[in-house]
Amino acid sequence: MSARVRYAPSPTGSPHVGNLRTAVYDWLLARKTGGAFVARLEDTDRDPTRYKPEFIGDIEQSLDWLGVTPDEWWVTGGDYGPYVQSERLPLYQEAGKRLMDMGMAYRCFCTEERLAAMREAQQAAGSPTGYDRHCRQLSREEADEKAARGAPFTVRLAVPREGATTYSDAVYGDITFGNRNVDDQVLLKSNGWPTYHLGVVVDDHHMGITHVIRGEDWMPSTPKQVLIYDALQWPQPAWVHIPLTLGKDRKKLGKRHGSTQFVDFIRQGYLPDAMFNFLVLLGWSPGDDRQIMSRDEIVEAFSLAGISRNPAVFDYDKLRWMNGEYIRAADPERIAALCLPYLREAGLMSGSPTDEETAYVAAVIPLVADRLKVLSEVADASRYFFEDPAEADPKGRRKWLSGSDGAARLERIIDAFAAAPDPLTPEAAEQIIDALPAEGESRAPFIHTTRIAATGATAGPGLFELLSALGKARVMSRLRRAREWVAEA
RNA sequence: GGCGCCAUCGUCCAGAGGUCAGGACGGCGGGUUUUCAGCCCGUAGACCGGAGUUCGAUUCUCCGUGGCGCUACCA
Repeated sequence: MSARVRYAPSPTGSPHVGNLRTAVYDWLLARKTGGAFVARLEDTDRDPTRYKPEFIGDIEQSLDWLGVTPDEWWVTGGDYGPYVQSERLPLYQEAGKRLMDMGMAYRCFCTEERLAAMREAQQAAGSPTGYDRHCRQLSREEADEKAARGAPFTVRLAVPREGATTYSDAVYGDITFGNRNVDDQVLLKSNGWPTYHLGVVVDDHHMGITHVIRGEDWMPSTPKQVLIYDALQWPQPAWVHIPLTLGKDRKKLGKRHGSTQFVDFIRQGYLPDAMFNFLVLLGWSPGDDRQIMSRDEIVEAFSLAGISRNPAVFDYDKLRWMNGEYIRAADPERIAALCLPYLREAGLMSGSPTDEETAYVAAVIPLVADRLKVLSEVADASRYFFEDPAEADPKGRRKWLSGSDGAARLERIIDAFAAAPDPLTPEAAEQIIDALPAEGESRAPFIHTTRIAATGATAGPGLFELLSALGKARVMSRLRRAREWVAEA
């Protein structure tokens, strides 16, 4: 059976990693079943403190970047459009009217003040909060009359006072809520716009959605929607609630958890496939021990049955590890291209590089790429290729550049490299170093001394490749300058 | 407070009525390399508690406890 699934973001902020994980599951189910992945913008909350249309771009970019571009959405359209709720208003009005006609909804004329006072009293009394159904008493005639006089109203769902509502969840099994605990939810706001509860049902129905995949935080509101589906005699979709993504403090992931906005991860230099792989495994497993999986393998193995019920802590360390794995497995040229913006941003490379600069960068990046966990680290990892180091690592300097030993070693290195061929190949560099130690002596001290003199660092790529990439001229000037480090040691 | 969900190493995930409870990240130790990263090897580390069912429960049931979520004219 081919599924139609949807991702329904609200432009109230930049989407975070937890949001995108649901998009990943949506996309997977669509691909797995040969169905369609649709995205719909739920923009019915126009409160200026929350409505932030500028984030729509982030939503689009995140989906595209992750490689889960919807088959139908507001960007490219589709057969079930429009894919923006603010352009579908009549549909909700119509549904609201039908619900009222059959007695499943009613107008509520309560003021915000009354509602606030009611809530306050309930909280003070320690009793359950929720609408007290004050306006449900009104006859249709009374309500019509009030409305005709221009009294503002909302439309609320008339939840049965007795009984229970049960729905079947693909992940959590049968879930039952006593109707007495279900609030008479507002369906249409006083401005005539729908709330989420009405909008989502109406659109999912009209868009032929077969599976509602969303965070577990939506479970308590599901009975309201089930009631609407049943009242309208629309077939329910399959309910698929997935466990929440948590921060280190085990609380629902949100703004307070540092970098959780998806676009932040894009900026930091994660690879789309690594992110996809990581997100999938956060709450789903193929049933065996595989960790690194290609998209095809994941689609092949994916099933709703593999979704966990446990909330998952977002583990940055594991993400970083996985990203490193993907970097090392990737085509070096692709990695190099992806690294360029970071070098530019760090001012290590000009916007319009010369051929010489381009070649240099192409030689340098492969040397450091394997050591990266995220691409943005490339700037720090390769800085000394572009700028003469201002100082040397203190420990390394003490160990390899101090005293008469260090000074003598450095001089011998300088003399040896002065005679080096230009261009300096890795092989030539190695021969030069190998010729330095006396019989029975290790070449290690010469290697370490050369490294810190040439780079100021004690760690980095293989020395011979490094020297070759640096080029003879840079190597010589740095080795000579390192005499200062000896003097100060 | 009410309602709902969840409960296996620090974290993510596997697991079966009887297993030495497994893998990955991270930690620790060692090996390899000129350093770092990587790679290899090893190691520590978990079934929330109490009843019940059963010959046998970490696994099934109930209760407790704990955690999380929801409780808006936000989604």
